[in-house]
Amino acid sequence: MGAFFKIRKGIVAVSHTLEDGRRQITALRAPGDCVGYLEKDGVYAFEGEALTDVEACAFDRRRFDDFVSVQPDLAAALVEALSSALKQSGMLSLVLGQLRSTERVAHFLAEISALYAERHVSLARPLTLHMGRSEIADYLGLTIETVSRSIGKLKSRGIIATVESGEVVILDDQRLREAGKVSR
Amino acid sequence: MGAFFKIRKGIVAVSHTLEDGRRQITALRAPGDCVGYLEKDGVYAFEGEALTDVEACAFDRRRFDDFVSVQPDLAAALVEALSSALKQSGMLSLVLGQLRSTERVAHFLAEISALYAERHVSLARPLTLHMGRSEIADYLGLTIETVSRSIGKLKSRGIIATVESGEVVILDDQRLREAGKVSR
DNA sequence: CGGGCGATTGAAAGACTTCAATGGGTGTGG
DNA sequence: CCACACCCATTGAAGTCTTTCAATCGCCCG
Repeated sequence: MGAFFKIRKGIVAVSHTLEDGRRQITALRAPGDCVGYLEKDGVYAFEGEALTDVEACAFDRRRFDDFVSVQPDLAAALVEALSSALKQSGMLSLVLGQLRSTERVAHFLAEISALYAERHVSLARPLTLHMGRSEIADYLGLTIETVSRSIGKLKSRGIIATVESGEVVILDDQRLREAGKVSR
Repeated sequence: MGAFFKIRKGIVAVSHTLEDGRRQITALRAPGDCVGYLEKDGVYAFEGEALTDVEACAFDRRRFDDFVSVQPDLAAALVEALSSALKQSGMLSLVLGQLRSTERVAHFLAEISALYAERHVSLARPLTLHMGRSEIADYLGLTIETVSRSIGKLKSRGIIATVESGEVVILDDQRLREAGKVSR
């Protein structure tokens, strides 16, 4: 309570669950990102789930805030991190509100591929998602069946392939990003 | 360019549009909020549209950042504003990803009612939305027809009513929030 | 080899969208 | 002052997409 974490290794899914059990993963956090920063009266606004083994630094919220106030650089970094998270969150809204199922899955694969490459989670292909169909579904606002069928469509279009271990191989990054409506 | 705005009066819709014309409104901003803060290389990450007449203060981005670095209080306020926006954005993802059409519309009405009351936009009822069906649709990831039908359902359930001018009367706030899955 | 879990696939149902037509309100011009 | 055009919202019907329900497959583990 009153603590937040900076991830050093691993992937964390930030989510929110309704009383009836429906869950939305609102963000994926990778090494360098912070989780648990948004709270109110000691109650976290969202839940966090480790998708892989995670190594993180824990900070005491109060002390950190005090420290920030005398460290302008740190404050700037915090603003930068929050701005970036806000941009990503807006993009997720765009995906959830406007894209069709296969577009969402394509977007997701392109996004996670870029994220992992950027944060050195695993530069190897095939790409290990670290998420089951259930997590992907909860992230994209779809059911596991629809996610499965969308992956099938991308495979049949020759854009991706899967290996027996469940990992994904991106065969055509260009077309994957097009299919996922990824701007640039 | 390089400027951002703090809203003094009016409502602004922050949005993002795909090449094929699909648009998602990712946030609604009211007096006290800032818009145009998220940019990259002088290019704004999102678009802004005034839903009403708007009065705002413009800040030069560079000078503001410099000023922030010597004003810890201002930095803290900025962090607070961004945190709040991030929470709201996560909630929108939840709405878009998990709620059905009528739930989304109910959520929207409850949210906008609370927002306007809180920011003194208009304390009067009936509630003036300041948004046409088209904007509501783009905010909720629905079509104008579905929005219209959902409003009809809420009316037939006796939760809301509309007056000829198009304004909305919330007859049962309790049930509206339940229908919109609004936590508290 | 049997059980269990996650992923895939099929078929039917449901929700939302699309296309089309109608109605109400406003503003302009005759 | 009324007719008409226009815009927005509503309503109906058909179509598309996604979900739901069910069954199957493959893999790992005991």
